[in-house]
Amino acid sequence: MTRSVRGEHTSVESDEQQELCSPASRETERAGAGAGVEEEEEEEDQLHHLEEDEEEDDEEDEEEEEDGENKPKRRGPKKKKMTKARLQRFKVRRMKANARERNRMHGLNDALESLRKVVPCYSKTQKLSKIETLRLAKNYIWALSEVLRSGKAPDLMSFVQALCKGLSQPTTNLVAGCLQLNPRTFLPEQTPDMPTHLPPAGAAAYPGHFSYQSPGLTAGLPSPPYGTMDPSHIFHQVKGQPYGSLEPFFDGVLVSDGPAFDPPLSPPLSINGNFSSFKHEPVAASDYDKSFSFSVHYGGGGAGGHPSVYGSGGANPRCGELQVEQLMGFDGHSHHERLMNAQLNAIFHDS
DNA sequence: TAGGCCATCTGGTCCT
DNA sequence: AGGACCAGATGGCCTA
Repeated sequence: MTRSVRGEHTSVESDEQQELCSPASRETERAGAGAGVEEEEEEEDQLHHLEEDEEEDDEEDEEEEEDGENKPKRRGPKKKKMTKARLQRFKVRRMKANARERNRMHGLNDALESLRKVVPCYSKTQKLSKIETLRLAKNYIWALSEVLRSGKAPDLMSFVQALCKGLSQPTTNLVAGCLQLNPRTFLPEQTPDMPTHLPPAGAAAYPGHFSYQSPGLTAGLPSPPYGTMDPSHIFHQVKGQPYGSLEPFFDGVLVSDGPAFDPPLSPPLSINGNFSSFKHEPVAASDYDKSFSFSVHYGGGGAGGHPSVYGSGGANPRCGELQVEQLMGFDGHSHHERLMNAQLNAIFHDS
């Protein structure tokens, strides 16, 4: 599910946690994931104080143990008494572990955020959830590798279908939004007896259709709301905005009205430079005739796109071709990626 | 209000 | 022993 970005999360600890954790650490928690330097310093101070206390208590501890030697030894595993010192040590250990765990999770979230930026349909305001980011990334990798494997450029619908496999409705809508497509047109019809993620019998209508099924889904994993296309969840486009050059190809595909859509920043998945997403520059009617090909690219790349050399998409003139150089070409990609990009181009231009 | 998502804490396990 | 990793529990926030 896509979620709009909200304020930093706050947390309230359980009674036990409150008992164990210092006020300073609780303050840090209130600051949430974006805890600033001040809070971290406070926590460090707190840890320092606790460690000092610990040293003092160690002496106490030794005294207690000496006292214990005068008593008769008990059998069985020696159960250490939770002395004040041990309690303090425990607290310090836990606080350190908590801090490490927080950092670890922040690192994980940072990595996830990086992933969000390189999968299609990145938006700062309409963030994909973690699970949806991973699903979309998996689909994206699969779709791109399928392009490599087959050596053919897939048609738009197949590509989008592959991207949206197993995704929730909101995410599907988001992807559709990036493409300015109506999700109903590229997702299989839902039938009562068939899992919504499985393509219907007629799904092969698109030439070059990706015969993709999510491993997780084929394994029978629960995925209740994903991939269904309730008309009420259709992607909505900003009222009054032009469709760009998609319009002549996708009559009835594009959605005409709806609440405002918050456009993704980068890399939005768009089709061909002619209708670079969310620029909504009017395209002359004559331009529509120049190209029947589609390409997917990141808006950040800025390139205007050009007609594909791979023809018009065969039997289905509405389903154009994806241009590989624009699948991958957006600012910020590494040298390695550019190299790969060039290799992809070589493959496609040789074929 | 229920459900989804998230951050955090926590204890267990494994590894160095 | 200490750190990394993991999964369960908990509670807050947000949206339909």
